Amino acid sequence: MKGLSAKQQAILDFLRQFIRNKDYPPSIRDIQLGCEISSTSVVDYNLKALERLGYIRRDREVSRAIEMLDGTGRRPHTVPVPIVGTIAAGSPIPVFEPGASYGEMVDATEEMTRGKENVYALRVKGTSMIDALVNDGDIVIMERTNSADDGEMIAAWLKDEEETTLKRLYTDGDRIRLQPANETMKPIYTRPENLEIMGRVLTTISHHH
Amino acid sequence: MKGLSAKQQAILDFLRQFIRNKDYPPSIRDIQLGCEISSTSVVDYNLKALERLGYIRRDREVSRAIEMLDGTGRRPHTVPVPIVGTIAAGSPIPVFEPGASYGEMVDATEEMTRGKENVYALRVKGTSMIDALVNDGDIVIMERTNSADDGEMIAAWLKDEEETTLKRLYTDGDRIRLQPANETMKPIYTRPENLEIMGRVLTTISHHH
DNA sequence: TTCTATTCGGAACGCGTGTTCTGCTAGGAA
DNA sequence: TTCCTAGCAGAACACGCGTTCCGAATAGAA
Repeated sequence: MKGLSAKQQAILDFLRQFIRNKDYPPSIRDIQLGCEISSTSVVDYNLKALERLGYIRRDREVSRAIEMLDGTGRRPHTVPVPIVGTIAAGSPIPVFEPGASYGEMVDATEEMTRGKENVYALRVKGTSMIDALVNDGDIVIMERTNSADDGEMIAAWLKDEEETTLKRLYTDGDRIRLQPANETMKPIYTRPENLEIMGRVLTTISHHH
Repeated sequence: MKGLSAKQQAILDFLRQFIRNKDYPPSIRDIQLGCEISSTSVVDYNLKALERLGYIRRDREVSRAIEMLDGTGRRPHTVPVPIVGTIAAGSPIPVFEPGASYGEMVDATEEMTRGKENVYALRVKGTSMIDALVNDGDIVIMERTNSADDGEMIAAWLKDEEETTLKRLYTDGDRIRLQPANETMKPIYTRPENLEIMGRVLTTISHHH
């Protein structure tokens, strides 16, 4: 962090704050005013120094294209994920139609969706999913799929039982084992024909109010 | 969604995509090229129409200042949260120093931090926090505080037991009740002097790999 | 001292960019 | 037909903005 003059440190702080407030980078003259610098050339001089030291990156083709490299100014990419409905023990899982428009949305980082397509979210209703370590009001971020590999956490509809559940999927011979995330709880065994996979669980989020 | 010409729809789509890719809005001539429009005045004409119809907002003082109002182009604000360490049953909770710099970071939306200051994150180690519906590898987003209201989920250090735990806090007369999030599990009772509050739990995140 | 590198001031240059002006074309209403 | 409006094309204008050039300080080394 050292090796920077007071002016260069002030420019970095101003950049951070400006981008956070306005969602776009400042112009050179914005920096000049904001940091009370006497000339645009001084700003340019110090920006070049900051760029050489690796603190920022600039795109000479486009105005206001200053990018901060230490992460504090950069906004990570987020994806709005539609909440297609609620998931509860006794009711089927709402089906996500990729084209349709849904009212409620959750903002998720790409870390949470892992860059997947066909991502949707469900709101957990009741405490019946507690063996998946998910409680009433939590949000489950899902990827729509009809199949899953062994060990993956899925949302499943058990036809005979008319039950919805969140479990890890394992094939035990010619039977299916659904294993709770809470390993102190017992698994469910069932026939493959009784299982309908509604999606893969990517992330769960609990807000504690 | 209707009432828009094909050109206006194309401009909206292009805006969405451009902002998503480059993190800043396009210039009028970028739109002209991207939508294969013959003149800048046509772009301006349709942008004015879109602005009148309420689809976008523009800042006439600043170049490239086009803001989409339907949310799909706007990036929700996210905050980088430092992961200050791990939380496990037998070891104390790492103390978050607001000024210090930490290596690992998690990106959280403002919905997850609720705009709070002094926010940090802990990585859950082991399965000892499972009664808080949190499992090995999960991330807990915390607000640093020394006190908490009844019913709030806190991270606590029990001095006598030398135990770390995540529980809801309740005062029962002159004793403290620590209630698991999983209501089928039993609470802990202890003296106030035995309890050190290390922070308030804002959100928990589970990534299922 | 003298030389050299760093930092800064002021001004101008040139391109990017939003805006405006003029005119054209197509289509519908009177 | 005539008139009006929506939409478009091309050009020019004015200003924002990054850049550059010329010098003047200032400080440290030789």
